[in-house]
Amino acid sequence: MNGLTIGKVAKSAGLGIETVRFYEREGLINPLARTEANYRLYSEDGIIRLRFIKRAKTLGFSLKEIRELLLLRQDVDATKKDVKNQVEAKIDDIKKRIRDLKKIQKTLESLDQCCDGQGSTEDCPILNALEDGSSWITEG
Amino acid sequence: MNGLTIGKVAKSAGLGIETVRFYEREGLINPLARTEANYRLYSEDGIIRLRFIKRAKTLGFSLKEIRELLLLRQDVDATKKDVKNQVEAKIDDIKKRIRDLKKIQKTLESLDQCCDGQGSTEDCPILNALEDGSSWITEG
DNA sequence: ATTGACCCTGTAGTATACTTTAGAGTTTAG
DNA sequence: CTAAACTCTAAAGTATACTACAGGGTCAAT
Repeated sequence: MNGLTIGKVAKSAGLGIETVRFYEREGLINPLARTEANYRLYSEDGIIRLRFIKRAKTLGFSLKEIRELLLLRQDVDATKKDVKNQVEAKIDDIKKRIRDLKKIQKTLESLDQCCDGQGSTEDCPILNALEDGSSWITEG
Repeated sequence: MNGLTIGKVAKSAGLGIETVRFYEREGLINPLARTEANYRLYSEDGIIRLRFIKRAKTLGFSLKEIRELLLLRQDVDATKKDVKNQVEAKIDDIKKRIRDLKKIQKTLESLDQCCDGQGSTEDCPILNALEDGSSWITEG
């Protein structure tokens, strides 16, 4: 049997077998062939592809975005600029998420600072702020 | 009929009716009473509670965490310190998410910078980096 | 020949936070 | 009085990314 079975590629890529089959259902990877017993067969490229997916995921790309990236990778008409655009869109996306989180952090910190942490939750400034919207920093 | 129907509280809180019912299933809110026709009835407190939930959500609290916050709000034995602890845990959580996103941002930016954006995706440094793991910044 | 490790399909479950739908009863305005 | 607007329950659907399970076939070693 020449070619790698799903267990081999999964292990080499650091993924579970079920995950690889899931990625196949999601259109991210396909086996090169099947054995007579219907076993999936992959080449080394399968491992590379799976690692690609895994790395892209650690960079915050969704499976849908990774599918697009993989298409660019195969498309002879695709340009480096196309890839660069995807990466830059993701950078902007991440910058926005950081900005949003920082705003939340600031609000939480000022909420935190307005409470001395003494006594019961009656008249807790944090809870009050959540209730009545006073000292509401995030809006606006 | 004295008391507010679900449509009124939902609108006042800026939520959909289905969302309010969903929050009820999730144990975040309960109507004060039911009419003979089984309609939910709320008081002004219902609106306050729903707004509390909505604000806590904008601050990144999950429904599970909000449930805990609401319990603290009602628990006579709960202290301000308990609330403060929740807020500080969330601040730490958010700080970590920001750190993680910044790491990703840096990796993406250096990936972006290593590509001139000229020509086809053959030998695209970004795709290559995703494939072979070279110039991999995030790990470590 | 048999056991254990591996593979197959298809379906369902997990977590989060809703939204939608179906089918039915109730209230209110004209 | 009727039609619109509102409400009810229960179940299913959405999106994301898996994970687990049932019930079966296959392969390699002993």
